[in-house]
Amino acid sequence: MPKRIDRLVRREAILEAAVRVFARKGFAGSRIEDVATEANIAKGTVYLYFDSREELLSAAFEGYAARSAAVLSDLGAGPPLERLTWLVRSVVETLAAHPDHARVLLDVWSSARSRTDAASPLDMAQVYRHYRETVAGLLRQAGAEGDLRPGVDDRHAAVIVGAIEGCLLQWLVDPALPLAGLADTIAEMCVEGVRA
Amino acid sequence: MPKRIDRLVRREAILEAAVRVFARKGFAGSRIEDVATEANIAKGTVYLYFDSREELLSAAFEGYAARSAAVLSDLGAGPPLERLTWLVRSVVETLAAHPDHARVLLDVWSSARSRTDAASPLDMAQVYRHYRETVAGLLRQAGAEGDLRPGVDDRHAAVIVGAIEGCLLQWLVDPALPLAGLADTIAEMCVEGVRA
DNA sequence: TCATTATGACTGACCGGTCAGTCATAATGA
DNA sequence: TCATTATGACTGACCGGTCAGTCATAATGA
Repeated sequence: MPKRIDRLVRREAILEAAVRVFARKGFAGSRIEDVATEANIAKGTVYLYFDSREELLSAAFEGYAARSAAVLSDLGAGPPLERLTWLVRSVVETLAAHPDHARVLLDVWSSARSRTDAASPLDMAQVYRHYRETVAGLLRQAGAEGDLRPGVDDRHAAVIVGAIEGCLLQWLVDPALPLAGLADTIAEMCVEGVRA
Repeated sequence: MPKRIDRLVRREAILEAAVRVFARKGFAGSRIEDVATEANIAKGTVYLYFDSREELLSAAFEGYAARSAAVLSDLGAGPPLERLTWLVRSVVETLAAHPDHARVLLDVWSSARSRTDAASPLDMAQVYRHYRETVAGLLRQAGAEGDLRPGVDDRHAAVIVGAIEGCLLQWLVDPALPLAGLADTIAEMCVEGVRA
């Protein structure tokens, strides 16, 4: 069924155009017309593939959430603290490799608030909860093997996730700060901060 | 001159109302009318004290920036790593103590992008640069006293600032995560992550 | 003292521009 | 031919910002 595939391909092209526009002007400053122009189509065509402007943002977020989940589920084997190092580096490098998607996070963060419908798919809280649980799991394993200093608990998982997201934030606000160059330092500090 | 004082008091009252409204609905979702209602005045009155909707956001940011700068300049004495601990805790506790102001940061972060006039006072990049320089200064002092493990450099300052801001971000996105309860853990991880 | 006049803070109706979403029509291609 | 897809002119709700007019209070002066 070439029709259906074609439709998905086109939808994806529009979505990517939207992400570029949102990254450049922010969601609040982006017009449907801008997205259409970026995708070389007419404004009305956008509505053949997406119901509303909001849905474009949701779809962009879903793409990000899917990639996040993929990174988290791809932990490999080895000692827990090595896997933690790998996890932190992968997340940072993935963010740095997709700057436009990362920029859209700025809008997703704020949109959580104004959202009224509870069933919103823009659930950043859920994404971070998943991050923290994954890191906490690794920490518990490391603790069981005696690799951690005493007193390390689940709160440290929040701080590790925070170190990543906080560097992302600084980079988004000030592109002069090179996020990719921080990957090793973040991983190192997170691990040394809990190691026995 | 009671007139002038009265004017400033009233301006401040409107600004605080604006911060509450922005925190609740986000800047993009806040109407001037909402701010006026929150302040128990008419819409037109808002314009007697602020030139535009944007200026309300700028003024809110300036208040935040001023408080930030105050915290950073109040480092006290003692061993550098102790001062670092104190700095991290102060920043986190200050953020946690002013949740409405913190929430407005969500909008300030995104507004950096859509901003066209370069002379914008919403310079979050500048604020973070100041944070990083202050932390880097403490790290250099600690290094000179031999308190750091080898290889610690200015990038570690970015990660420390990141740990704070990243926890703030998780809290803003998911109020179930208690920021105040993380203050000690953040401070501890940041210091243990660089200590010799 | 108290009527008259001046002030300026405040109000809210109004205007003009913007933009999300619609729909009649055209183009496409099977 | 005719079903599917694309177009872009159009609509109307919305909202930032304005401004003519009001009114409480202060100043004046008889």
